[in-house]
Amino acid sequence: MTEKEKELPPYKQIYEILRQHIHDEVYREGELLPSEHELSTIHKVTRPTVRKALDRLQNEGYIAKQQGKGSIIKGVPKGIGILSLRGTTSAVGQSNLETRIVCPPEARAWSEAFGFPLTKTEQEVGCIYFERLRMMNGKPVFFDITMLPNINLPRFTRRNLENKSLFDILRKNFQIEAIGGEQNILAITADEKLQQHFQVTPGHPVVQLNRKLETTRFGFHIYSQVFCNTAEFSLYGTF
Amino acid sequence: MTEKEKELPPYKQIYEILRQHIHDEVYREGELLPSEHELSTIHKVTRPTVRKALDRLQNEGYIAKQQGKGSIIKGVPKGIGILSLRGTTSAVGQSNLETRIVCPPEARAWSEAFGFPLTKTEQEVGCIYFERLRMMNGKPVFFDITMLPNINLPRFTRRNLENKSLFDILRKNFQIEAIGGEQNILAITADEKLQQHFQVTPGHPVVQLNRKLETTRFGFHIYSQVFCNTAEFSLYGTF
DNA sequence: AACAAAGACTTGTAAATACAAGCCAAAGGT
DNA sequence: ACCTTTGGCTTGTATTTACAAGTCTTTGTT
Repeated sequence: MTEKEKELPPYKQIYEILRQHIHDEVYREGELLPSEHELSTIHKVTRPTVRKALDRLQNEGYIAKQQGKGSIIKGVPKGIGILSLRGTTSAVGQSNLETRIVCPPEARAWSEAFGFPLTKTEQEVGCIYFERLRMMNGKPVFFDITMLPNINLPRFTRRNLENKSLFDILRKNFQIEAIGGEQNILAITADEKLQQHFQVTPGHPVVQLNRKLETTRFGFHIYSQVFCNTAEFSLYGTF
Repeated sequence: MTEKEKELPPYKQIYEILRQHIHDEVYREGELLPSEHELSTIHKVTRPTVRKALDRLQNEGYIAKQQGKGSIIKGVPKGIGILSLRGTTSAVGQSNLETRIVCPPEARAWSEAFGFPLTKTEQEVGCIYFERLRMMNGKPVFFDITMLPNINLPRFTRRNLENKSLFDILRKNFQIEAIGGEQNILAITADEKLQQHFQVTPGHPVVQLNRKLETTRFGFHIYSQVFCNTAEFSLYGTF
């Protein structure tokens, strides 16, 4: 019995479409989105459904709504930095970010994750483990290790993580979204592995983040360890 | 003619009530909120209205909803760690934190602040400058430099900053509160000054934060540069 | 005792409808 | 030419209804 891949509910589909269009500048910054009424006829849903999609876009900063006028496009939100729940991809802007898979997704056993304790269930199912190297303008900036519980994610290990946000995949294909989490930040000097990846000399300072993310799926956490070479790019964020 | 105070729409009223109750621990962490149906009969509104209020609480982290179960109370969201607007004091907990003034508040000229550009006004009035060293259990952990515009803060330079949060002073004495800001984070190796303060060897990795905070007083920004020795204590935060 | 099914809850999604409130331009009067 | 008003658009709020989907207990069967 194969896992049925769920179809996204209409309001999420509309959200994804509009989000993509803003990203691709089909709708450009400063312009107005089609009115809620128009969108509802276009996508053959009712206004409340359209509004749900728009609420989300507004919440994330893609648009600003103004009563009596319309939905003003603000563009792709930038600089939510390490606070971003969408991961480092959107944190630095996808413009010149390339991703190289250092270690492709594979199932593993685990007993803890970057200092965060695991539940019994998490330990039992094991994890999916992968390592990626992100580069800005060809220069390696992030090296990250991600671990997530190996449950109920059909074909996940075969999905292409190159230049795609893990969070986009989880959201679109599995309806899993990060809703919060905890992290700690520290400074270390690059070990041999990091020296190789970042192509730096011994003693080079690196920012290390250990994160545990809560998601919309109860009990499903995403653990990641991110190393940043902040020599040329620093981690920027607003709050 | 006095300004007519608009009444909050029902869904916002419910939001405020529930928020207050969570804050006052009428509803306690881990417990379940009354069901949407119950809340709707209690407050004499329909379920969609209640849901709007709950959506907001969920968005802000007060509750987590789970289909089929209910709305789990998560408590008052604990800021965003080192991104907390309450400053480093609450970031690590005040338990064993001592403060030593390395350089007492004094008026200075400035033309920029840790990479953040200044407005003309800010440049003209100059700044108040001070340096502090924070210690956990006697060991130096934070070294921070703070700069703020030298306007309209009577007797500020004479105030005692030892073991007191700058933010408390600003809030209580001048009704100024931080409402947001931006920062960047990077890893460096300790220079001579930091080596002395932290009592570490050359090459020791240190986290550096440059922050600009917006406040409730328009045009009044707080600039600070924080160095953290994360050898023993890492920067922890939830979001 | 162990397992399976049913039922009663919960939240999630969607439609159809109604009116309020804000913005703006066009029409009309001065 | 200027100002005011009107009407038509926009988003904001709320109700009512309906069903889907997830959780958990209770019941019934094996």
